[in-house]
Amino acid sequence: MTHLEQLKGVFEPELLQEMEQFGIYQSFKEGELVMDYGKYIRMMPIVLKGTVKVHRLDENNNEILLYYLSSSESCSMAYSCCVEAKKSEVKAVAEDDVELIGIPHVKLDEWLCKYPSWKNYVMRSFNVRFIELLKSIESIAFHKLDERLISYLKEKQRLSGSSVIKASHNTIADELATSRVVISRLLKQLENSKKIILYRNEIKLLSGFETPLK
Amino acid sequence: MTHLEQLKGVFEPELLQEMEQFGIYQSFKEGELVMDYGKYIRMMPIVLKGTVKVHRLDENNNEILLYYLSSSESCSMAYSCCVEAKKSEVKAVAEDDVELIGIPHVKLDEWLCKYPSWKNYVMRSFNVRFIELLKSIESIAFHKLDERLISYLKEKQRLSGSSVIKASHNTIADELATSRVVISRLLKQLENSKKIILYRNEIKLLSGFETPLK
DNA sequence: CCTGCAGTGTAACTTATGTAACATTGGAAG
DNA sequence: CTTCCAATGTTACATAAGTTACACTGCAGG
Repeated sequence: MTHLEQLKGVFEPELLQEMEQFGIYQSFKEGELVMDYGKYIRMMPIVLKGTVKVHRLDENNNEILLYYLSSSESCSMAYSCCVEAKKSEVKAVAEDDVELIGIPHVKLDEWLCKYPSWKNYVMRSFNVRFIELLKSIESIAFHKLDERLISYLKEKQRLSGSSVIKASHNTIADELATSRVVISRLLKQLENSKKIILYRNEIKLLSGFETPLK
Repeated sequence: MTHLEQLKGVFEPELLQEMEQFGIYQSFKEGELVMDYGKYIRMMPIVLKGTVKVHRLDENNNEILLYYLSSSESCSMAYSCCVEAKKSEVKAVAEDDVELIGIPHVKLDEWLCKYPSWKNYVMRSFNVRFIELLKSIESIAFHKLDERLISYLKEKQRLSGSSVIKASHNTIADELATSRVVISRLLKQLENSKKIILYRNEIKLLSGFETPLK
């Protein structure tokens, strides 16, 4: 039960034991592909360590960031997919070194009736994912790029726990579905107004950029 | 079992009977509010007749269309919400005269284990909703307004089964989260290129606008 | 028949964002 | 130390979309 430490508070001991027994451990190095667009989904992942970045591609291979999965979170989209053995509608990449446990779809259903904590976990996951997607839609539809960029940086800060964001302008542009020049421009504006300092592959968030208490 | 005709193929007879027994029938006239933003969700609706329009509001009360629910579809977001008695993140309005049956949340869980057809239905709903939301994100993020407008009109055509769309420019603008002037401009362009004819509160789609086979 | 108003047409302008092109720089690889 | 390339800075321009303002037109209600 070494790997499942952080799930102890979430699930009852018998369920944890079954997870240990039937779950499939996987680790990914930073940048590795966790799930590719169009691949069949056979299990539902629960992230144990690290952060997974989930995005959506369009027909021209543009991609846009949907959300991040961090410790003890799971992608419930995978659940609803693998019940019907669907192909993935999204792409998932390891943001840093990631460990996860995959629950085979046979167990998904079995546990649903057997363990209330599992059912609650799954439903809560669904809910969280829906809300993330809604927030994403809201952000794209109602907010200008500069606001979206700021939210993006704050989210990175929250996830990494550091005020120094490691990312190239190009990466950021991809994740916000725009072009590099635009991001460079906006970042430079933020730097001019003393909100950030730009380095190569790094962005330092200054005070006035603290994460709101939320 | 008069109202549940269209669900006959979907669920087993015993489940239908329970639905008849425990479900709560509701009807709404065109334009009536089915679910408001911020209200508590106590049951999961299954649409029996008509179409329900689901949108999201932002802090300034701008709204954007998310998707439509038509016959025998249900809003699985409601499901994941009412398990935890959450407040609604969306607003739902009857697009025309609507009948629906609300399943109380106690039964939701009970049936999940009892009836495989129910579990499958619920999971498929989750999946369909996710994909709708993803399509929505894709549309907003990657497509220009003119393309989005065309998709919007086609979707209206598909749902109503008629090539005459009844809607004011203002309504369309709201649903696409833009302004009336912009929509009038784009519609006029479409009219000039012989794709549509504009009337007051009506838009007639001409040939060349036929719904693609999918 | 008037009146008012929602719905629509349209022009003129601002702004955000996309795009192309090119210069500069810092660091990794040899 | 060179060489090379990804990353960044910057300008100039094109275009989509938002904004304001105002005119016009049917239709509903008195």
